[in-house]
Amino acid sequence: MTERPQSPTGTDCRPYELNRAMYHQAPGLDGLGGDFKTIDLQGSDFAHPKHWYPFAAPEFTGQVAGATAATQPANISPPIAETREQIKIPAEVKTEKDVDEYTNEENKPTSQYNLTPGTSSVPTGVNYYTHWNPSFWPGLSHITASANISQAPPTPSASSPSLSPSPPGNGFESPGFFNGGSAQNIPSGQAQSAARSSGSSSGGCSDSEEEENLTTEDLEQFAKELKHKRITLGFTQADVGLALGNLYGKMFSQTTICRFEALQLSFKNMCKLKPLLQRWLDEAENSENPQDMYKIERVFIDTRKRKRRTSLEGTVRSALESYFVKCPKPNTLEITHISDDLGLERDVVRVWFCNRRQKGKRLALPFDDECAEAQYYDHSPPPLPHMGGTALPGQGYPGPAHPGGAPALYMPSLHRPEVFKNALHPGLVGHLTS
DNA sequence: ATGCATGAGAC
DNA sequence: TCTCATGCATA
Repeated sequence: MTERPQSPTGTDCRPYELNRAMYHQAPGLDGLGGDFKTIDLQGSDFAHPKHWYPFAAPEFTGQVAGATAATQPANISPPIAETREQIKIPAEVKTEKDVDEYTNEENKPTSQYNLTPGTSSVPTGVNYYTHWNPSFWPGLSHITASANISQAPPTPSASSPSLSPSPPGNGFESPGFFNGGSAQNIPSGQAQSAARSSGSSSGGCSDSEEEENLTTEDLEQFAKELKHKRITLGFTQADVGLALGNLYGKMFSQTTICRFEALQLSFKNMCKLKPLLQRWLDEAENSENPQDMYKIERVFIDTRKRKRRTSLEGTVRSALESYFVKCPKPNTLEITHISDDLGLERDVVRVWFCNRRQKGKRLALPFDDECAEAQYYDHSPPPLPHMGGTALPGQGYPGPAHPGGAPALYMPSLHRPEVFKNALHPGLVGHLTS
């Protein structure tokens, strides 16, 4: 019920809990005055990395840092004081598990991994990284329709690791796929160069030897083709991600493959992943035993402890959305006020806004036109968050870059209108702006 | 499929 | 302290 994790030992003050306590004691939050600044945590506050990981977990082999971002706009936020005065939503936050479980999590294996201490050949506290759940299949039914796929999914054995023709232990007998099956054996510079960010921030993808000048159409078509063929070949998205690890030493999650297929990654990221997936697809199509492609050494180990995911109630989300409408980039103080008003942890609010911006950007930016980023961050006057329509007039993001620029965007439903379903709450917003 | 979270790198 | 890439966990 509570969103406040307890320190396992009581003395083990993780920065997270410490900050939580501190900013809950913050006086004069409504004052916006210097009193608050004295307790503002700034350099040592919530924004610090959360050391949820008691061990320096080895990343999976071949892990390559992700692409880096382009330059960011200044954080200039319109005032939100009236917003927090008008939104008073009780904290309805919960986490997915009991606090007790959380506080003792260091002693508990992550259930997802089915770790069985004593029976595993790996040390205690070590988890297999695995996404072998065949239950991914049901979720693909609607994809079939959208991707014009008429074939029924192939035999479950193709996607079910447990039914894999051969156990993981001998999975390296397929020379076409395995090259040793680990990071050290990335066949060419391709994977690494592709996994490396080019640093180019404008749509261009030129860092991969295989990268053409990819267009939106190219990517869309490839994503569709990938999905189609993947399903035809009997792979789940998770399988593909694992197979990439097998091929390149850089595996990806089901999430990433899913987002690739759904074109929910940035253009640059799509460009980066496309060659890898292209190659996987080629391999899969030409293989006599494509199942072997994901028969990799699943010895990826991750002992990291992750903060339990906060589950925000609908009303809280609505309130956050309303805040976001008014101020997509709240500063530290504003985050504090929002968190205080909503009874959320500051870090939860901060992360929520980060994710919300990221999501909004995905949606707002035409896939092939990252120039729209300028619009996204266009500095137009503080918005009037009347949200009756689809576009939000005046929903400009703070930013001095394009003073006379085009109207700013606010999460137009370019790709998936359903994302609006929970985004806007006219009643709340109306209340805010009344 | 997606919400919340993490961590690297940039500013 | 942000963006971005990415993933765990869950709806």
